[in-house]
Amino acid sequence: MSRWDPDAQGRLRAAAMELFSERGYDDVTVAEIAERAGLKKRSFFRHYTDKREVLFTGSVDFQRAVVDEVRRAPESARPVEAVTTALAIGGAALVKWGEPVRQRQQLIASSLELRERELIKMDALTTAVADALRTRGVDDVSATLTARAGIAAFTTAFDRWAGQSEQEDFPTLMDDAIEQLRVALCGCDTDS
Amino acid sequence: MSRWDPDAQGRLRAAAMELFSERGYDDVTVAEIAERAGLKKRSFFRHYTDKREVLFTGSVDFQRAVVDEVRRAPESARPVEAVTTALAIGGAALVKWGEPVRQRQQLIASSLELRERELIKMDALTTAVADALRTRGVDDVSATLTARAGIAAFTTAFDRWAGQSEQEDFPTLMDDAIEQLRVALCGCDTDS
DNA sequence: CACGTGATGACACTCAGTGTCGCTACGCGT
DNA sequence: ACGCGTAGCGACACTGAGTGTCATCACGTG
Repeated sequence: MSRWDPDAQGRLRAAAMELFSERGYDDVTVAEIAERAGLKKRSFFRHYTDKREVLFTGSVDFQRAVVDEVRRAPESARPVEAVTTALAIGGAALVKWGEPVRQRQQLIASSLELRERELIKMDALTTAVADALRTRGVDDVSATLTARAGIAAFTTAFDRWAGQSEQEDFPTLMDDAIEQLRVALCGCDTDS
Repeated sequence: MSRWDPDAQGRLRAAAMELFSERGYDDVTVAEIAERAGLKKRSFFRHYTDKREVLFTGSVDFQRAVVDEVRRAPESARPVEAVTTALAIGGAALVKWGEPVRQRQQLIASSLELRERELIKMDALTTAVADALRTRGVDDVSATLTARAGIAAFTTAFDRWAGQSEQEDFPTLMDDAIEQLRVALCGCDTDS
């Protein structure tokens, strides 16, 4: 196609995953990642704003998909239902990638720096979901709290999925989490 | 007392708050903070592991206080009540410091780096609270979810407090948040 | 008075991240 | 076929965070 090998971003991402898995996140330099991808350190930063970001390429699409799903929810749906199903759908799509996603999650768990980045991505997602709820007419505080509750259930479900080898259905894990959250908060599992 | 001026940590913290407020977090170097505190850059890192940490000195004590309060809760208390009151008490103590805490919160909100650090501190608090619940015999997933719900309410209440000038009672804000969370999740405000 | 100790300074170093300039195939128009 | 703009990259120099190591020097203790 062009005079350079194609898909520099993808090569950098693959090289980073390999090296991080081999020697751990902290013991790998950006120069090494770039070299394995056939590039120089300076070019790494032309494709990714920093060293952590190479592991979070999909986060923008994921957030957009979830937010779209919240908007797509029928007007009759209660806010918490809209958020829950949106996250269940998004999570199910994520989980389809299988083992690589588990590896990535394990890698993130091994590094404080990466966990910080993961947390701020989830925070951005929370804010975006809350905004989508406000668009649906939900009041400010309620939107924030519903989004936070949904993300809490999502994270719990996702951690459970990543932590076990058996392929369990993600929406089921998500429903379990929401139900347990209802029981813990209200002492009842009454739904609409 | 000693041959050096006392309370180097406190001087560094004060210097950092001053400089960050004057010019913003990103435009201040560690060397400048150290210099204003009458020290050198190398000594800054003997008191704080990194540049962000200088703004999070109290987080260890805060976490310990909240966890202690969860343990102190009567056996009759439901997990969510134990967590809620523990966070309400801890938050009320925080809020007593008044304007400096608001300034610090505003500073954190202005920097992605600082927000990342704040989020991982809250995550550590969440984990610690969940562990305290497990000690009380709460099962694994339920402990995690209850802790996450409590922290969600706490953060919402704290943000509301920090965002307005009128001194509103923190436990009241916390109760409001929990109630709205119950309504959003269960569609009812039924309590035990 | 000698001796250990603890907080600091001095120095050199690694690595993440940025600014800037120059290079060179590629596409495009004439 | 020729000139031209441009996108992607290398080279180079630089700042700033964070670390390892050694020297220093007042203090307390015996």
